Amino acid sequence: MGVSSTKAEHGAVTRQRLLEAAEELFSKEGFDRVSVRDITDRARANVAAVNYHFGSREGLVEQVMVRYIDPINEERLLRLDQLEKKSGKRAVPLEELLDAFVRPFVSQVRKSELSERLFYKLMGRLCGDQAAKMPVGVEAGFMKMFTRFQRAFAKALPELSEDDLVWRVHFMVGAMIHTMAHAETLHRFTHGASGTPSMEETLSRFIRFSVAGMREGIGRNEKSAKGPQSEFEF
Amino acid sequence: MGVSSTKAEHGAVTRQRLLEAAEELFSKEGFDRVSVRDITDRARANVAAVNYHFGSREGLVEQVMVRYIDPINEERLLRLDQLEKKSGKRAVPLEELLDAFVRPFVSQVRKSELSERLFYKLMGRLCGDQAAKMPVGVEAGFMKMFTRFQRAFAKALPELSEDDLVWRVHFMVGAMIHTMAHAETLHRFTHGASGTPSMEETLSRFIRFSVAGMREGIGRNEKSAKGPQSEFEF
DNA sequence: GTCTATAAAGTGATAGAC
DNA sequence: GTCTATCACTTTATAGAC
Repeated sequence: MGVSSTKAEHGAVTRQRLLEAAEELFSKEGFDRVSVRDITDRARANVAAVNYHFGSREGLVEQVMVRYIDPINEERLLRLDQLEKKSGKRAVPLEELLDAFVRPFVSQVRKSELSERLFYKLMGRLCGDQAAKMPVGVEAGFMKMFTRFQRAFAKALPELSEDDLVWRVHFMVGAMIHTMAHAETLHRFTHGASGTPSMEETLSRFIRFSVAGMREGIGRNEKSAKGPQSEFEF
Repeated sequence: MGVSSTKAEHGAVTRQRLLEAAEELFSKEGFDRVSVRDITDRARANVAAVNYHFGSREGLVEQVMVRYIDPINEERLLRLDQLEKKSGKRAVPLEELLDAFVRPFVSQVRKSELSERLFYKLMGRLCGDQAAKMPVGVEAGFMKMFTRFQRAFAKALPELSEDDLVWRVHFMVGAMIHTMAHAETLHRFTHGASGTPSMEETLSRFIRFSVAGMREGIGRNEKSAKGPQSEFEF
């Protein structure tokens, strides 16, 4: 193996280019509206390349999922470990839990060749419309991560019943996914009023919103903070 | 036109059955994974029926969207009109605005032959992954409705800057869409801890969560309501 | 590892008989 | 309004040469 690349090395390059082309097209169009030919064309590879490197179209889709979701879920657990260690027997504050839950997306954006915008859109699609048909390994990892966070949330919000907590986490996750998947729709619908904030700003906004939502009714009477909600039945 | 149905009458029946078959398949599989043949098979109609009644596959998709989204947006505006009339010059309370924004989904569920579960899933798909490719008329209606609600939200939350408000509305919408589209995922991931609440209960939970999130930082210091969030930088 | 050629099935759409 | 037959394409996948 001299200066010129071997077949094996070139194969790895092709594989990589296929993954990147797939990510870009999937994030723009969705997983279903992209054909194998669309991908191989963009990757400047042969039509047969996807089947050679990933077995099938589905194999490629699974690789795209595994590539980011698994590391993200691992980083989430790692961050949770550190927070729990730091807090000792006390509950980890909700703000910190949410930060550990969301920040790994920001960490992983750098691993990708995609622009920030497309990467988050892809993540939104992965967690959103694809939730049902994930590879079994990924779904299991998701489940494990989710169970541990659920326990940490329960500890941080001991006043909540189990079903209240579960629903509030669900709302929070929805806000997160929608924010990633549709940030540009927001821009269009509001004629630019959302500005072009850094991810750090958006993260901070999201966490403040979610903390308030999840803590609703706990501690003191925030509900009477504002105005006339007199005869309304909730 | 005697006892037996005319061709025109039967045509309307077929058209209706096609719509219902399409709705069911779209809500279960998503808009892209369903073929014209899937739809005509389920509707027990001929392959050519979709093209005859709707011009094309795309025409059918647009009809499915228009059928519910337009009435929902109109009911939203109607409810907003009534609330503003009732409140006079004062701002409509945030709780009531959110109720007007979300309840029309519940009103329209009865118009459909779908189960509640599938109907909300379809609505989630419509508002979520399809936001980009709506018929122009529907998108325009959406825009108009959205602009008016945005103004009402701004009046109810005068303390917020425009970009803060826009982002908080975005989070709220995400929570709403996710709740509709993925209620069953919630059930699976939490081993049933979400229970099987009525839509009314879920609505109430959602509104309490969103009101708290949107009012965060307004009025009084809810932020110090609970526990140690000492050295955390937000 | 890459390529061409080709298979086998599926896609949306339409002309024309009834 | 419905139906059959068929068109023109596209889809994923693979065998076999290089």
